[in-house]
Amino acid sequence: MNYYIKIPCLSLERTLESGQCFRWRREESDGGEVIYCGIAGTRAARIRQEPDGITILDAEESGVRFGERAKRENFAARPESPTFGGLSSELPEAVRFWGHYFDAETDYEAILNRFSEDEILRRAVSENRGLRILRQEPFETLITFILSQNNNIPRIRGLVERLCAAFGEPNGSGYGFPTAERLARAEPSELEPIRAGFRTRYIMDAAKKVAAGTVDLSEVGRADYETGKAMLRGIVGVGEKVADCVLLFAYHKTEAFPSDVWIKRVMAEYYKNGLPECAAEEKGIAQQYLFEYFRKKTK
DNA sequence: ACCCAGGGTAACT
DNA sequence: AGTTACCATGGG
Repeated sequence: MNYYIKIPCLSLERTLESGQCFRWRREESDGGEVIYCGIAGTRAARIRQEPDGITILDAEESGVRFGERAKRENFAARPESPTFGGLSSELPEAVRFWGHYFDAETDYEAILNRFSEDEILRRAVSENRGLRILRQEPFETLITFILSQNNNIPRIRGLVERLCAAFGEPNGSGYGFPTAERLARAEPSELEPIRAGFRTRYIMDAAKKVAAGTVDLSEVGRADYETGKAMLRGIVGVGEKVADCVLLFAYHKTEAFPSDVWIKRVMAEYYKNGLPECAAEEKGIAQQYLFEYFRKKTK
């Protein structure tokens, strides 16, 4: 079953290749059609870009019940008619999952119009329209951003794939992201081939604390920004920046403002007195637009 | 060979 | 409270 989901202002390319996720790959058919294939958490998908949204191709429908009416009328692959109507339980589970993943509920037009009051942000927005902040699985986000430290994106992708192949469940052509419980039981001999270097003891501390309940990731989601940040920072290897990435890319806490070398440069050069007022309410989203703008510009 | 990567920790001033 | 060496590895 194919499901069209209406999500205005979403570019798969700009979102899935923006360095907030590491498990999507671009595939082109012989006809030149572009499809993004990947796994979020334990759920695999092939997704096609549509003019005002996306189509989930051959969606997984494992054990999910939903009405025949909804199947026929609302979410067939007919880009012209159906819309994403929030997270109503009437919707097929696959639509709810992916709608939530791509944050279909958030009105990006309104946010980006506000950003455009600022000159630098206006340029960042105009060159990256369609970039959205995802709502990723917390444990996956935590581990992948621990792995991201002092590392480049291509290599992070390799580390994550090896980790999933070693400890995740097979799913379609790939592997789901491992559970904290499984990773917590990993032996040194199993971890060695991942080649994560000094990050190995960090992901193990994270897996053990999550598995033991010392760090409760659903509690982090319910907590406010500062409290959630303090919880995450109780993990060895989770500092200011990694915590902010998890709070933003998993929990969509837009107060989070991950500050890497690029953002530090941008702030020092253009925003010595801080971000403009028009970005105050959505700092994290502004951050991602600035990150992409300057990362691409010098590449 | 060299530089650096979506950094954090520990050990310093 | 603010610096700095060191950490493992491999992509460019």
